[in-house]
Amino acid sequence: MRWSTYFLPTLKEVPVEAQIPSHRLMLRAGMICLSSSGIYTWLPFGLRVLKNIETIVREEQERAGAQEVLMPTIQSADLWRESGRYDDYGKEMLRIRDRHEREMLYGPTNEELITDVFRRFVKTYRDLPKNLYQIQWKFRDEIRPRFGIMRGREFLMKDNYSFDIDKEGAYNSYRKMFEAYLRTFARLGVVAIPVKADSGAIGGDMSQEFHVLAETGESKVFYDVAFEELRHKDLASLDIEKLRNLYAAAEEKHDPQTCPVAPENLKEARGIEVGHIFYFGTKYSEPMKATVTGEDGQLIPVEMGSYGIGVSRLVAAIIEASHDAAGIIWPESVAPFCIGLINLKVGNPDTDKASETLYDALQKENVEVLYDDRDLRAGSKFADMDLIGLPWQIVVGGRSLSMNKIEVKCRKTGLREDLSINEVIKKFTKSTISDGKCV
RNA sequence: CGGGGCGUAGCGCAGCCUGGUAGCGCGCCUGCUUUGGGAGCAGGAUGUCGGAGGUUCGAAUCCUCUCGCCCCGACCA
Repeated sequence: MRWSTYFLPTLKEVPVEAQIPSHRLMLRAGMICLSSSGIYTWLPFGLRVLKNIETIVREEQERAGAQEVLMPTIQSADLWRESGRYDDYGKEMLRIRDRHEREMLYGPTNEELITDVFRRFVKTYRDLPKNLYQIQWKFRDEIRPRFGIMRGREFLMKDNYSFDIDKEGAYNSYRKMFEAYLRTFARLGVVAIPVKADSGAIGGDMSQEFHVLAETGESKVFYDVAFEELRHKDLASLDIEKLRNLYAAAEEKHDPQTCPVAPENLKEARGIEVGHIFYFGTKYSEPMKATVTGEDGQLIPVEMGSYGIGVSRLVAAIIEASHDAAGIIWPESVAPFCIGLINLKVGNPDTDKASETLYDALQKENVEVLYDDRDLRAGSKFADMDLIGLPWQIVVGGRSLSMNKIEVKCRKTGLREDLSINEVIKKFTKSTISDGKCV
C-alpha cells in the first residue's frame, strides 16, 4: 500500500477527549473516529487490526472444534421473555420497536438465540456435544461509555456456546475453551491471566475471566508469578495442565488468608478483561425447553456453557500493553502491515529507485508493506511511522544509500542495521509465512 | 442517573468576568530556500463562535431552553 493514496489520517496533536494511551493512539494513528458516544467508525488502518485479531480468534475456535454461525444483531423480545431476562437485563439493553409495534432489541449477548437454534434441530444425545460460535457486533447501552473502543457501547465480540449431555461433558467443553483461549491470547502477543471471577448477570458456578495486564486496567487481579512465563513461551510449550492449576483471582475473590500462593510469589496488577468463559448448566435450556432424549429415553435439558472474547476491546488492550512514548508497538501477529518502508527523499532518482525495487520485491513475496511515498520531511515521516507502530521500518535515505545500504529498524527494540537491498529482501522473505505476516 | 467540566477555523487553544462585530499555534494553499527525527522566509484561504429563543442600539460575551462531548461514582466483554 502506498501511503500517498492510503486513507490514514494521523494526528500530530493529542485529542483532548482521550484520556488513556490506547484511546489517544487509536485516534492519532487514524484507526477509529467517534460517531456518537461509545460508537465508532473503524477506518482502514484500524480495521486491518480488527480483522487480524478476528482471524486468529476464528482459527483457534475452529481448531478447538467450534463451528461458526452468524446470528442477527436484532432479536425479538419474545425469546428473552422465555428465559426471563427481558425484565432482568435493565437499561443496558437497547430496546426498539418495529413498524408493527413489536418489541425488539439489539442483542447484548446471544444465549437465547443460540438456545432457540439448538432446540429446533437437536433432539437426541447422539448429536452431542455441539459448540457453535460467532463473531458479531453487540450493543450494550453503558451508563458511561469511556476509553474509546475499550468501553464502547457497540463492540465486536466472539461468543460461543457449548451443549453437552451431562456435567462431565460440559466441563470437558469448558476445558477445551480454556486451552483455546490461552492459545488465542498467546498468538495475539499478549499475556492474559485466567482469573476466577463472578459470573455476573449471566449466572453459573464455573467461571474465569482472562485479563490482559496493563496499568490502565479496570480491575485489580492477584496471580501466581509463574504466569509471567507465558510471556516467554512459544505456543507449543504451553503447559495447559500446569496453567490450569495456577492461582489467579479477581480482587473480590481474593482472600489473603486462604491464598495458596506464598506472598513472595504472589503478584498484584491491573487487568483489562478481554475474555470470559463460564459454565451455566441448564439455566437457559430448562426454561427454554432445550432438551434431548437420553440413552434411557428420558428428556434431559442440555448442559451449556458460554465463552466470550472482546475482539474490538482487544485492539485497545493490545495497545495498552504494547506502546511507548512515540506510539504503538504492534505484535507482529496483529500488525496492520508488517513493514513500513520510508522513502526519505521522494523525487530523488536514487532513493525512488531503491524504494520501488524494495516495494515491488516484498509485495511479490506477499509481505504486507506500507510504503511511505509521501513528499514530506524526514522528521514527519519518522514520527508518523513510529506512531503507527509497524514492527519493522525500512529507511531509504541518502545517508546510507550512498554506501549502498538500507537501514532496517525494529520498532520494538529500536535496533538498527544497515543491509544491502538484497539482504533486506532476503531478511523479510525468509521469515515470512503465507498470509503476509512476519514471524 | 447524581456530581463536575467543555463546545470559538481541519486539530489544539485564547477571547467571555467588565457586551462594540473574532484571534494565536499547528495544519492547509502559492512561491523561494531547505532536506535523516514533526524546517525557514514571504504571501494566502478558512468561522452561520454547537443549536433555538430572549435582553440590548449592539451578543462569542448576559439570561432561558436545548443538543453533543469529556471527567468522577454505581454497572459491564
